[in-house]
Amino acid sequence: MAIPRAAKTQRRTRIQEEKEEVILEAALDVFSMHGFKGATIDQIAEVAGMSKPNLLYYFRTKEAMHRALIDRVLDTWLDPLREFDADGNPEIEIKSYIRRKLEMARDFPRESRLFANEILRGGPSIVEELDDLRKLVDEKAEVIRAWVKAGKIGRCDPYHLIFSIWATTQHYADFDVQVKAVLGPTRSGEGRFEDAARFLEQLYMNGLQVKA
Amino acid sequence: MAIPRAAKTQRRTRIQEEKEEVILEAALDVFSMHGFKGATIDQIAEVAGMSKPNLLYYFRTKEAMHRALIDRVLDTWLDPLREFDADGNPEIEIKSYIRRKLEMARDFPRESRLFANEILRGGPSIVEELDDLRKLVDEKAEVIRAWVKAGKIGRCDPYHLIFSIWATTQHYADFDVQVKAVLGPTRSGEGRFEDAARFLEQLYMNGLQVKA
DNA sequence: GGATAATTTGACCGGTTGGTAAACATTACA
DNA sequence: TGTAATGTTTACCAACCGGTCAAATTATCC
Repeated sequence: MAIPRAAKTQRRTRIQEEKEEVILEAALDVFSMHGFKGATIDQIAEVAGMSKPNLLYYFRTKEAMHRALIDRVLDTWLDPLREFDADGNPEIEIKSYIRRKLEMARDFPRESRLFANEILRGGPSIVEELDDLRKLVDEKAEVIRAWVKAGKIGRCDPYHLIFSIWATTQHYADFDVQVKAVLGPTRSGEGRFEDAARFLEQLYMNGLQVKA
Repeated sequence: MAIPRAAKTQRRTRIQEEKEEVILEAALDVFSMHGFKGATIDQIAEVAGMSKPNLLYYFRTKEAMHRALIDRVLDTWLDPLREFDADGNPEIEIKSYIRRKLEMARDFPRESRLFANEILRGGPSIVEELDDLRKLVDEKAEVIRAWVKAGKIGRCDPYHLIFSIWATTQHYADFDVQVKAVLGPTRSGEGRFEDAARFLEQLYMNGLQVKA
């Protein structure tokens, strides 16, 4: 009979569930390291421990694999921002946003690099997602603006505040090689994330003149 | 006679001078957008307005082209940090460092992305340069530490301070697509760099409790 | 202007890469 | 247990890509 490609089946098999997981895990490894063009299906297949045609049975194209990854990752990636609470205490909210973003940089550096690679390329495959992102940021920027108006934090551009938090935290994932090279072997342990957290908290708490 | 490859000749012709410039300019365009693997010699040749074999007459390999670019760019890229003056006023030094880095992000975004791409890959072709970078940063970190000790700025980790300045400024070059998408068409003019400068200056001046 | 060196081009090559075809093996399920 | 659907493998292909070659063209200098 005609081969019902995994992607087309309505119900997903146990095997499909498992294998797709393994593949995406491997793909994340390879894509985040080498970028979309730099990654090869053979590489991903090898990391996933299966043959190339077998892999292509689950994801018909390299593009499809990448797409699936981006979709999955983008969702969890924005969770910290979603948790940003309008009714919360500005000091606590900003502090914990920084902390969560730093934890993600530490625990999910591949996801961060996958994004970075995509944005660097000009984000051809995430234009629609960028629109969602914009809406979310707009919403949170309004929250920050309200805090400013209420005198809870110093005057500042909420958008650039958010950009700066993204930049400083993701830096430890995306530029890990550079960070490690500069800090040297002795200071490159996992402790660097705590040092970073301490520094950033101080910077933002004083910088925004947060009145707790 | 045996062809004296451009790279091997002792004296460089006028044409060599010109063409190599054109090629590197084109290569910067393509490499910064697509990364090393994503870039193709044909692409670069087309942008440079010459045939592929002609281009390869000046740079024998893709690698050589990339190397030449990295070498050239890295040098100018670190200039702002080199200007960091130990005897200067901390407030002015940090402010102008931020300003210079932001100007570079605005005026040389391709150079920034070339780097970002390289670091993301794990920086295979800049390991030695990273060592120079480390020495330079060590030196400047010492300057900052002295300022802290003299009570001129608040207590802070000088390395993470430098990282954060790199991150926040280069963000506007490397993540340009995202920044523009979030700010929307109306606020994405060149004015965004001034807004960023204003925000960052405030953040760092207050955040570091600089006593001018 | 002519000899010589420098530059440019079209044709080509071998390796890689994304993806396919079809036979074969395994699993799910009646 | 039989059979249809699902999963896996081997062999393969066409396009692309980095790079070469030798011949043709142009610039340089006496």
